[in-house]
Formats: sequence, structure tokens, C-alpha cells
Amino acid sequence: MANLFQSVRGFNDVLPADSAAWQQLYRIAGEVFAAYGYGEIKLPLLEHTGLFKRSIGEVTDIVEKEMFTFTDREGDSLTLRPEGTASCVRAGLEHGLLHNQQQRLWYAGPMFRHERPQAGRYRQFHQFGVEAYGMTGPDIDAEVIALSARLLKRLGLTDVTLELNSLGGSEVRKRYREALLEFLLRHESSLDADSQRRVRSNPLRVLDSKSETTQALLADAPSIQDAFDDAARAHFDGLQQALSDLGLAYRLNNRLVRGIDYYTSTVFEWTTTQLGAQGTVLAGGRYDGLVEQLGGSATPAVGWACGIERLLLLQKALGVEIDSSAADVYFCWLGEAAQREARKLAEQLRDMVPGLRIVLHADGGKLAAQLKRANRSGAAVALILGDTEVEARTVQVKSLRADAAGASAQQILPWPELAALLAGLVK
RNA sequence: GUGGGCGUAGCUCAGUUGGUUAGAGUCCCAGAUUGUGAUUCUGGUUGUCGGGGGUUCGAGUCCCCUCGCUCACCCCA
Repeated sequence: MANLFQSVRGFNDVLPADSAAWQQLYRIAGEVFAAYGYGEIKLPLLEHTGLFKRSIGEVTDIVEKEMFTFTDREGDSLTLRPEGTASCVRAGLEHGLLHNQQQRLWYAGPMFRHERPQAGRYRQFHQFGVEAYGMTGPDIDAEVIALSARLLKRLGLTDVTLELNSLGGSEVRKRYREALLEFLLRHESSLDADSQRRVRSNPLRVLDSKSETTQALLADAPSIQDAFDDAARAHFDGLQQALSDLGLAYRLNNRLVRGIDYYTSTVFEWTTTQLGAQGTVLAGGRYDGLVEQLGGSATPAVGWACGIERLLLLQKALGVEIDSSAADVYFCWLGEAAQREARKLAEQLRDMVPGLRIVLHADGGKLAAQLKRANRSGAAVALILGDTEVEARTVQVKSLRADAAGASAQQILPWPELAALLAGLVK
């Protein structure tokens, strides 16, 4: 109990029992990204603090109170990345990937936010993200959303809803913000305490307040659609048309705003009710101003990120089957001579049958104890090699699963025939 | 950062108005079976009762402080 050391709060270990689910998730995600022609970009975990302040927004909660920031030995302020988009844009600019070009990129890895941990929220958590640059039309918005839908579907995640909104573009957003602010200031005293605090710092955030009285008040608030110009309307209509063409159901939610400043037009979220308070599983939108804001030429961009732990939690809640990572074969041996042969045979089998998973028993012990371990290992088959078998150059092949009705539970096989038989166990 | 719940064996938990050496199940180990698992039977190991202090003849139990976990708020993936 009273261990000398514990992991840092909110920083979790993933144990072997869970890592199979992680590996399967990464494999499937990689396949889906490849299916749309997206290339992986590997980004550092640490960036200059200013990058995040400038991109996410000085007055957002992420920047104000959630970043892991420290001063290094040279006096520079560095921050463990709280999200991936800022790094992606920085890298794209640094390596000339964005100027007058189109890019389809994805990334994966840990992100860090100094929040109080709770279900589905950790201080080190992991995200997949997708970013597309240099394309202005709603077709690319539809593409990244279709990609996300395919990913969720491939992962067996059914109980999710796509919510959609548009902030209309940076001009529209700015104009709407002023109209909304004016409305909110008129009713400031009727707002809940959290919303009152947000009115001046980030008025759009008041829209998705959880307070019922605030929501009731907002019924009379100006609607963002009313602030749309022709271009904004055409873009949003085009996106909805594309989603309908693909048969992707969505729910319009004009209260949907994202907490990060750089979103300008399309915003969307996949949500679930299965995960307690953390209902957002994947979210993103269009951020046409960010590249320029970080020093590049004006470049349209759209992307999303998903929380890997939340996907895994949802898989678990929905009872999604995970591939077994158990061994196929457990190799038992009795005596020193047999151990030496078993060691060589196991290596030969690994050469001859790629993908075969063999556990070679270690540390001796009686056969009953070895078979007990074999059974617990999850292996389908136990191999048994003793002096008798070494002499005859054979091995006992014992089935550990009763499901194959009629199949002989145990047989004796000459060494040369072993590989062919065990090849049948590889999935 | 704010609030609620919870910390007893590797795991899941019981532990009476404070009372002697802190328990069960499971897991693990050994034997029954000196070369056959998963079933059965027998035996065995496992504890700074989260940590520190206090009250008391006596504290797992009461009080104070503290740490951790967890859920929710805030916020977000």
C-alpha cells in the first residue's frame, strides 16, 4: 500500500491487460488515415510557451490555468503541449509544408493539461488528430468528418451523435460576438455565476452553459445564423449537402462553440451519453486564421482531434471485442537435455512460422506446474518435451481448449511436422 | 481551483457501543498425482489497517492534520 513512489497524479500506466486494446486502436486508426491519403507527422511534446498562448488564446482556460509550463536551464519558458494543432501548424510553417500547398496530415500522441482528473479526463491523455491545409471549400470539411465517422465505426463505436454548427468565418464571428456581448451585458445580472465570469473573457462560451436559467435566457439571444454573410451561408449549406450525400446523420446545434479561440467557421463534435460528464469523444472545426496568426501566409485549414482514452472507455462501455494478445503456444520441458532442445526448437519455430507467439517455459518445475502456467497464459496449445521425446525426436502436442469437439486432445508429432501444425494457430 | 464519496492482504471486501494474537473469498505456493492444466481435496504464505499526531489502561474503530484515489463542478478530447 504505502509504496515508496507513485506515479504523478493524472499520469497513468497502461498495463498489459489493456495494451492490446491500445494497439488495436492505433492499427485501425492508421488504416483509416491511410485510406484517405493522410500522412503522419510526428511532433515534439515540448514547445515554446508562446506558441500555445498565441494559437489557443491568452484568455482560454487551457492557457490560463491548465498548461504544464516550466523554465529550462537556459531560462526559456517551455510547455508540454496541451493539444496538437498548434505544433502541427508550427512544424508545417517551419518546413515549408503549407505555402501554396495542400496537405493532409495526421498525428498521435500524449497531450498534457493540468486539470483535476476525473472519469475520461487525465493530465496526460492521448489524442489522434487530423489536419488538412490549403483547401477552402466545404468538401474538405466533409472529408475530415467522413474520416472521423469511418474511424468511429471501424472501432465499433455506435452510440455517438454528430453535432454541427458554424461560426460563419472570422468576420462573422467577430460581428456576432459583439451582438451577443451586447445582449449578455443587458442581462448580466440574470446569468449564473460562471457565465457572468465568461461574458467579458469569452462570451461565445456562455452559449453552451449547463445552467438551465441561463439557457432559458439565451432563447432570446441573437442567433449566429442571422449574422451569416452569403459566403458563410453557402459554405455551411455545402457542408450539409455533402454530409447528406454521404448518408451521415448530424444534429444542428447552434449553441455549439469550441473552447479554443482559433476556430472560425465549421465546428463539430461527436458526443456520447455513455461516459458520464465527459461526453465529447472527437471534436474539431475550421481554423482559417491560425496559420497567418502564427506567421505564415493566409492558409485555410480544418481538422479535429479525438481523445484515445475516451474511445477506449466507450469501447469498453459498449462491450466491443478486443483482439487477444495471448500466446498461441506454451512450450514445457523436463530436464536439462530437453530444455536445450526446446530452446533451439522454439527459435526454429519462430523462424519458420512468422507471427506465431511462443512462450518458452523458464525456471523448471514439475510438469503439472508448467501446464498450469500454460493454461493461464491463454495459449491454445502446450508442447511437452521430455527425455523420451528428445530420444525419439518428437514432441507431445496438447490442446488446452476443449472447444474443438472430436479433435484429439493430445498427439505425438515428429519435430519436422511441428511448424506446419502450429502455423494453423496464427491469426 | 471548488465540492461529495472512499483508503484494511496482490485483487474484491467484512471487521459489533473502542477490548486480547485483524478476518473471509480470490490469487499464489506445496502435496494428494516423483510426466499432464482448467474440476476436487488437504495444508501453507501474504498486512507499517494510506501517513503523522492526539484522546484512552487499550484505537482498524473516536478527534485533528496530511497524502492518495474517485466522482462531479469548472473546462475540455
